[in-house]
Amino acid sequence: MDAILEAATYILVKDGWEGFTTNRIAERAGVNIASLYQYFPNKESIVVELQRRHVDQAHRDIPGAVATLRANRNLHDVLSALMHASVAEHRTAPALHRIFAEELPRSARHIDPTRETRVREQLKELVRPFARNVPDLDLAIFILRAAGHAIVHEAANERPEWLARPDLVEEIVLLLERYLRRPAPRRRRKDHR
Amino acid sequence: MDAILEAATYILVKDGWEGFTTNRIAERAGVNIASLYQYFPNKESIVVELQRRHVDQAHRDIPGAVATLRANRNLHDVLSALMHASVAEHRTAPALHRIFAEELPRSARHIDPTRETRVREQLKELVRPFARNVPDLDLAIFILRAAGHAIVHEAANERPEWLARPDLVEEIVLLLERYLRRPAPRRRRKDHR
Amino acid sequence: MDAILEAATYILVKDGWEGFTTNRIAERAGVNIASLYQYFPNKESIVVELQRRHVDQAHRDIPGAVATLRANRNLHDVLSALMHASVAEHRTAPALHRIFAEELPRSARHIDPTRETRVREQLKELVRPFARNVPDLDLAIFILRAAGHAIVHEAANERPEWLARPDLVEEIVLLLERYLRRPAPRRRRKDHR
Amino acid sequence: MDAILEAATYILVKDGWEGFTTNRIAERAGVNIASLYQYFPNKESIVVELQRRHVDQAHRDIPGAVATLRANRNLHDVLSALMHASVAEHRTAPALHRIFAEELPRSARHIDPTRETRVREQLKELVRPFARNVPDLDLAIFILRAAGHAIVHEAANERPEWLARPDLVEEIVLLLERYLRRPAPRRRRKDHR
DNA sequence: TATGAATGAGAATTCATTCAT
DNA sequence: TATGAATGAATTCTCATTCAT
Repeated sequence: MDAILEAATYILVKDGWEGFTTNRIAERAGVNIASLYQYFPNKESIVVELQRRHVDQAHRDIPGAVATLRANRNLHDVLSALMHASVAEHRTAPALHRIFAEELPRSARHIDPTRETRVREQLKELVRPFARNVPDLDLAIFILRAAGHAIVHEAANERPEWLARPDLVEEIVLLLERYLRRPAPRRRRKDHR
Repeated sequence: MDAILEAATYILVKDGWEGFTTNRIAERAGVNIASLYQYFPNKESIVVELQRRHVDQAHRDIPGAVATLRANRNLHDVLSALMHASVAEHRTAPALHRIFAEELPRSARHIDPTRETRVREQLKELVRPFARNVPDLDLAIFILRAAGHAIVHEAANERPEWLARPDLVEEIVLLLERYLRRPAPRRRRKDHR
Repeated sequence: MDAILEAATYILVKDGWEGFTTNRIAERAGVNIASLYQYFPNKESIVVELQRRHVDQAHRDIPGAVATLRANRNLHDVLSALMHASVAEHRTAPALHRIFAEELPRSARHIDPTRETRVREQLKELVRPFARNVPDLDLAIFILRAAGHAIVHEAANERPEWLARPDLVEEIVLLLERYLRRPAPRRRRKDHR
Repeated sequence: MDAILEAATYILVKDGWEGFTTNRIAERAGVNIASLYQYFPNKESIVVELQRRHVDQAHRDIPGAVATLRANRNLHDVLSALMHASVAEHRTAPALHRIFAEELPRSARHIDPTRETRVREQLKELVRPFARNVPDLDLAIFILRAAGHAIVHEAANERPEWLARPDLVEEIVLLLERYLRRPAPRRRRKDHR
């Protein structure tokens, strides 16, 4: 069973979704195709299990992070912790991560769809106390989340080596912090200050 | 030929890449499969043509925007114009856009890969004069681009109706503007300077 | 029409029977596929006509040769003339000749099947007066014909440059002449003579 | 697997290369087309295996023959042994033999191409001691081989019953023997010397 | 006479899945 | 539990040929 999942991972990373066939997985795993179907009812279930395990591992240290965050009274540290966790997540198994995020057809993605919503809620509560002059907090959280995630994700795909730069997180945090802590829009003389 | 492309679009949007087979396209278009192959040498060429047309249309008003930008001496307006163009692009044919951006396997994407680099260069030149206290402009542009694009893209996918909100662009611009125009870094105690 | 046959020849020589499709012939000839079918009822008829013309041309100088032969009272000259004619035939359009002789599936060969018999008959009459101690003239003619043809044919395919060697024909003639003019098998002391 | 090869043989002999399709082979063999592809990676491999088996069987008794030949100091017996082997080879599976020799397009032939050269070399060494007044031994061997082979081959195709005649081989041997053991060339008048 | 457009039939090959043992 | 063998249904693509204009 582990052999099968290992083989499946190998094939998925090497040949992408197109090359991901049950026969090849079985062959690579060194088991008969029929055995594969004794452990997994169908092809989909394999990829589901793969994703479940990947997410499990990638999010391993999130609970701890969240706990610390709740106690924290400092926006900079909150954002910094979040982005560090995101970077860590993307460094876990970058190739696999990319596959799950970009290569799989919609129909094969089985990452808990409510998770996104829950994350957003948590984020909102975490950040709310620090938001200053933010007219629509939901919109801001959406922006925060999209930007924060995309920057790390794109870096992981296009400039993997940047994930090791300490200033990457610093810059993202700066971006988000100044966004949440904006000055009051007194007059319309633009960015005056 | 237009019938074929139309059918291809329909299938791609409705069933995704997995359902995108030449037989179904021909069937939907009401032509014989052999006729399809008289107009397109293979399946790939259909998707290539689809992407070509989509990009042509989505980028229709970019040249004008760029022209205006070059004349502009105001960061807020530059960013605002860019983000408006991006929103417009995502409103062109959102379903198709999502397919091309997320659903197609790498092997089926035929959008000019040098484009990204060129865009980034242009962006850098556009923005350079306004950057203040930015230690690494390349990193900043990368962040700018990733964030700006992802926010609009995710909004298009998850909250399509938000694309019509005027404050969406305003918020993004605020995010980016404050990022580029940051205050001088305070002296750190340690460094003391 | 000539354009079609020319194109057909080109394709046949370049890509063999496998590549010989009506669509490609029409394309190469620069005419519409429907036009092709106005001159030829089907694919077979094209290849038939090609063979007819090829044979016509390759055998052009045979009648003359035969005439001379009939008057000739000399085996060496008879055989020599025949083999020279054969070599000439194989030099006419060697590539095409090979196609017709080896590449075409049986079903596509349309060279007069009675010809072989007629040739053999003629040969028999030509050679009969000179045969010495030949127990079965029919068998001998069969052997003569098969050997004579095969040597030239194989040379044309494997050692085309040999067709120009004057000693090629000389050797073949020697082979055949000594075969037809054999000593009486008096005792079994072999080739004694 | 044997069922498949048997069916393949049947189709090849009955319908020639044109009718040789994987679908028909599978149908005739009474197996699903996918099963066929479990045993053979592609169509070519079937025909390759067929040829391999045919050659294996047809050449079964050659090694023995060669051994005897090496010990032999007698041209008549050498040639006789060779031609008997050739006749035996052509009687193995005449229909299949003809297909492989004449019907298959060049692209589908997979008989060791160096074999011909090796055979010619062996032949040369075998025959050299007996050649008398042969000016160019390579040419003579070429002629020997082409003639010997063609006569048997043509007989197999056109007069299969002749393969059983004992005088067929006798005649061929006579042809070749007298060719190799020729009298010294008479002085030509011209050259006079 | 020429052609643009169409098509029925079929080719090779693949894949997820099943079943008897 | 493991496996050898099988298969229905597709998939991409090709070809000879036709027909309305």
